[in-house]
Amino acid sequence: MSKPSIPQGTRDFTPAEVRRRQYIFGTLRRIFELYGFEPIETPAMENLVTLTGKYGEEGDRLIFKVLNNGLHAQSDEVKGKMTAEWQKMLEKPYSTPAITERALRYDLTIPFARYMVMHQNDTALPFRRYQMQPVWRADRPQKGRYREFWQCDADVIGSTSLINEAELLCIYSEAFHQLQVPVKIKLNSRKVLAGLAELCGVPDKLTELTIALDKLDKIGWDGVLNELQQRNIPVEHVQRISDILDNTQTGNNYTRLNVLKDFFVGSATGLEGLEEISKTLHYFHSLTAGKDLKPNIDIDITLARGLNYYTGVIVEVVCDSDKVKMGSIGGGGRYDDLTGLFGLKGVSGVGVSFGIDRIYDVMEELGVFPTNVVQSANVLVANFGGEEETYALHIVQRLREAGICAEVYPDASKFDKQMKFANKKGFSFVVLPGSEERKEKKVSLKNFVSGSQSLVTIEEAIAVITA
RNA sequence: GAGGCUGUAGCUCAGUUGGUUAGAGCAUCAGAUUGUGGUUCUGAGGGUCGAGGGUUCGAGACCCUUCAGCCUCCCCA
Repeated sequence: MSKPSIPQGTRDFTPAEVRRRQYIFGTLRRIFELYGFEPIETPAMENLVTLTGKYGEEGDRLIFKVLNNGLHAQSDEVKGKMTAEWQKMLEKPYSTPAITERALRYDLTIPFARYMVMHQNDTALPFRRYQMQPVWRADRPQKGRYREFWQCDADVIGSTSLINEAELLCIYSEAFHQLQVPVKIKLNSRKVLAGLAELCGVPDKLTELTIALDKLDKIGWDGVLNELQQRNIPVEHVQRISDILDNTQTGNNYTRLNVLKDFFVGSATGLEGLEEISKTLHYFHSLTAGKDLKPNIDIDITLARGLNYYTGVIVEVVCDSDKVKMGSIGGGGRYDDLTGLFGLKGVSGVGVSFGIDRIYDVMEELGVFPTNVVQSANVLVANFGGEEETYALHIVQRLREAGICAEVYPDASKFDKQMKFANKKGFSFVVLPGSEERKEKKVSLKNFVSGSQSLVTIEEAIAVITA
């Protein structure tokens, strides 16, 4: 028999892993709720047309498509058409509802936009929603990259106020503070990037410029210039960016903003972007005044963000620790007209996403999971068979009524086997309801950490266990 | 889509310029120990050496093909 396996880039989770993941989910959920966000869920599958064209060319390629059912049951006439369509799919990137009508969710933002359009009449705006569900991408898996992974998104839709941006920054700060992950939150605006493109005389090359610029810390300035040349962007104007960067490496966010404003006098769009960043920071500091958060927020005009529906402030979170090498663990931004893609115009939204699988990996490497999150049943009731078995069932029920996590060993196996099981599973206590104990209506309670044992009533046992 | 590395027991891995019956640790099961776990000791089970082909008297090892996994680039959470 061949060994079983799971698809590339997917994972099983053991009980200990699920508990640690739930610790992250729980932390985020509490914060989202505290900030007034409400949960929604959407299907794992969307209609393919809902997703295509929303994530750029590369994104389209990475959408997991679902093959239609019943392809064999079509009439000959339909089959002839499908064969032609299939031939096209073999030749170039192409998809058709005749063969793949549905696809797995690629992120949580586009499905949310679709949700908003469909539920616009029964949703009060501004609407704050959070969503924690898996997404799928047909990417090549590698470190920190999976084909199935979970996102936790919080979005505010139906308000253009920058208070929303500031609150989302608060949520980031609060969440990573509670999870004990040191982070740097990079802040930028699509309008600043557009301004840069204007100043460099290539307003139509915004995407190419930003993608190259985004790699600055990886490939250096020379690498960026190289990249730009390959994309047919005249390098001489771009030198301007280098000057700006040189003058904004130091100082706090406010002094840097002032320097940037001087550089951007020629670009109304750029100045608008800087003003947004400035106001966002202002609101953020009002919201966090006196709080014990140490958010490391950094204006970074090289931050690009891949998703091309962003229009305003954009943000990205990276782990700020020498111990951990990991890409971004969260990101987000404002999208002025996302629902417009589905026919609902004039509704602006802003959102952030937590990449919880990467956050998990980072927390594992940092060793910041609380030890008590890995907790299973607390008490094992041994099984001596016969009359004692009935007594054991009575005992385990009494323990559960007292709110104690307890399980009874289901077979009257050899005693040492039951003890080894208890040891391996890490119970705190083992209750021994043997014949001697039953006669006295008592149990032997063994503390499995210390090894000590005493003969007590059930009430006494409950008191000791819950102490 | 491009490149690199690795596939040997359930897991982590040894395996000499190609040489007789492929090993270890961990894990599992049994016993030492039938109402007392962790430690220890003894024993057992477990392998088409990823798959297919080739070279050779002889291949786990060398060559080709293929599949899978990991990593890097691209891109992203």
